[in-house]
Amino acid sequence: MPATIRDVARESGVHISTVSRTFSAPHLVNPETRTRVLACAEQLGYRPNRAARALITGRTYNVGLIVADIANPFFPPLIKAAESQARQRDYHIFVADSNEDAAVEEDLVRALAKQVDGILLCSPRMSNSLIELLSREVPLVVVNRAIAGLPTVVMDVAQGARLAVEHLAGLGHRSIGLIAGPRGSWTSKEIRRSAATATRAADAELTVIGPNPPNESGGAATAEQVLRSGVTAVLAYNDLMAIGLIEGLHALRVRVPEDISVVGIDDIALSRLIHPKLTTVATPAAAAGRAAVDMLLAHGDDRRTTAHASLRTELVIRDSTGPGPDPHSHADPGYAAAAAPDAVASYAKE
Amino acid sequence: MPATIRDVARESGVHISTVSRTFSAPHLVNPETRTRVLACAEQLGYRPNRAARALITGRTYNVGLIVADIANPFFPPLIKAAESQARQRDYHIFVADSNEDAAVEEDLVRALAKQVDGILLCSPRMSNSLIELLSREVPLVVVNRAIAGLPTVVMDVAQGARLAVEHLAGLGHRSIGLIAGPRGSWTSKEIRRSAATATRAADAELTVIGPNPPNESGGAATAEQVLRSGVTAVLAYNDLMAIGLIEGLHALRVRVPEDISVVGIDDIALSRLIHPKLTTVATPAAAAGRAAVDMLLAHGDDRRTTAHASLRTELVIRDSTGPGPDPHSHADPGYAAAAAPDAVASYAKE
DNA sequence: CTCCTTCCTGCAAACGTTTGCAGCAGAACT
DNA sequence: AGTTCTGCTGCAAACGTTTGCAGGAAGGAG
Repeated sequence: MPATIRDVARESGVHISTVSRTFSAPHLVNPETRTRVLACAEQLGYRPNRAARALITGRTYNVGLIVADIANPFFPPLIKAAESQARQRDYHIFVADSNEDAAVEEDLVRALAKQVDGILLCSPRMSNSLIELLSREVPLVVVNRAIAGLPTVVMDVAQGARLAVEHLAGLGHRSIGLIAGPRGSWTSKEIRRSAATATRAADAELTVIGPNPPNESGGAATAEQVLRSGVTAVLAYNDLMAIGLIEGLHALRVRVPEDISVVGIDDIALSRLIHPKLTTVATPAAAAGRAAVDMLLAHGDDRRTTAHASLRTELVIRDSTGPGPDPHSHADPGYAAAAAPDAVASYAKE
Repeated sequence: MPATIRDVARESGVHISTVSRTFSAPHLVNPETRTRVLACAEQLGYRPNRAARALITGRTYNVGLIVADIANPFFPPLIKAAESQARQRDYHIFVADSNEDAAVEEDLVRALAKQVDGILLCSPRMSNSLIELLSREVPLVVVNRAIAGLPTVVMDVAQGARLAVEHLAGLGHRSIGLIAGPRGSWTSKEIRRSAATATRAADAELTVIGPNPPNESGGAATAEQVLRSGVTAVLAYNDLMAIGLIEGLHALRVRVPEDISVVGIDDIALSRLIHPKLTTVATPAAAAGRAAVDMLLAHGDDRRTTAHASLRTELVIRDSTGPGPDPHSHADPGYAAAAAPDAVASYAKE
């Protein structure tokens, strides 16, 4: 029923190969012929059959995008940006959701492998070795994890975590809690590592709680533990958990930031809307989505190009952090002044 | 490089057609042969090339999903559910975002048409006639709009709006505002229609404000207008706008719900997290996603099956609605009692 | 006038499947 | 013993493109 290349060829009186070239290699066909063919194609509503094209060229013009959880507000901006970037280049994006499950993730890669030109693996929960194995079956770009041999896009979350800890230490906090993320998460490890060094450097103590599911209830579930641990400030793996924690603390009659300060990571839209407005490390999700698509589509032919992008993160200071408990406070007045809503301390790497 | 059907055939000593049948029509091949072929396939890591299959069968095992805005928290649960439902049947989902733009939407449908077995059109901004036109090129299931000749999934938002208005009227509000959604939205019209009747029935007055962009800033932008209009309660097109409005009112030193009551629609996760917790009409987004996929994949062969699903909505009463301003209040004590957090009034259609 | 280029177009083989048709063996029936 | 039937398998044509190769026309150089 739909017009094929043969219909166009017949209509415009040329061979199908000429029609084909009109679309895939226009410079090889006489301008006159070209316009005639294009006119016929337009009139017949012809669109090249991508399956047929994929069959012979091996390029599908499709990209897979696997995320841990679509419903996690961190991902939609990333997906949106990736989709838009891909569409500009006439690519389409398969979106799939692993439900935070490494096994599902692996299945998804395998299922998608044959019908895409590459896969964007966002916040993977798999092991590095498995990712490397899979990358031999299909081009992979990994987002939110650093792996040596593969193209990767990461947020410089270590720097963000350091800024957050310094901010808290500057406010006089000496006992800081870290709500860890899910087990397989590179980002979680990275935050932990960086927070540990930063805490030590600030002469403070770090208590790690977790791993936890990276959502609101995962955060809420740690409230009691946080309280018992005696920390006066907390850095959470992401905003959702930070918000859950605030809710949980609230239910225990603990005030934020008066009794405990809370910092999140991601700066999802939500963090500006809750009360108190969340102090958080902003991660450029949309930029990451674009960068990942660019990276995947860049090395057109040359395999094994391993680019690495590290995206700047910023500390956005809002209302969920306040002075520490120390009677003769160490709080740096400069910091306290900077704690006005939406003040920004930023850092750029490379 | 990847194993083809020929490799499997050679390895297992049968003809390629037998291998093909092992996968697409197992009952036609001898159990013994079948297991042998499957073993070889497994060992070689063979996966049928979907492009080749699509080329000859015409079925791609792909589905398109077009939403107005991925970043709108209403959609992710819908996308997630649809993706999961589709994957169970070995389908993959292309996700695309129209940016609330009817023209982009049309382009997307056309671009996707040839490489999917059908498209889920969620909250379309196009005209009905254009949708009907496009449905002749590719099977369409429309979500959040009622169109006679096409399979559709709608939320019974009219009922939800009625419940919301009745709730407000019961609290003594006599002048109610409606923050309308975007221009092309069927849902917005539906809400308006239903709210108008319900308001009239309750002897109250309805002031419509809009159309507006269906996001937080769209809601915030109406704050002054709401204030000037003198209404004491507002029903917003969706939660995002309701939340934006609350923010906007807050900035104008207007308290919610003491001065003005606000009701949203959708019950996104966020609405439980802001302060005051939002009274809202819950719409079953995930169920809609599943239903739409089922509907698309159901009529395997028979074209022109036009199923219609109308999904139940519920009024979730939380903290953003309170008694109206009337000195000798008409507030029904029964209603006031029902206004405890998370009390639910529900309604089922068919 | 011949030869060599350059530019364009046609030819036909591929890409990896599916599927109608035909063939063959063995079983079952007459 | 002959016939029909059933269950399985092979054969080959198709699906709609792309692309290396060859050939023809036109034009310039010798």
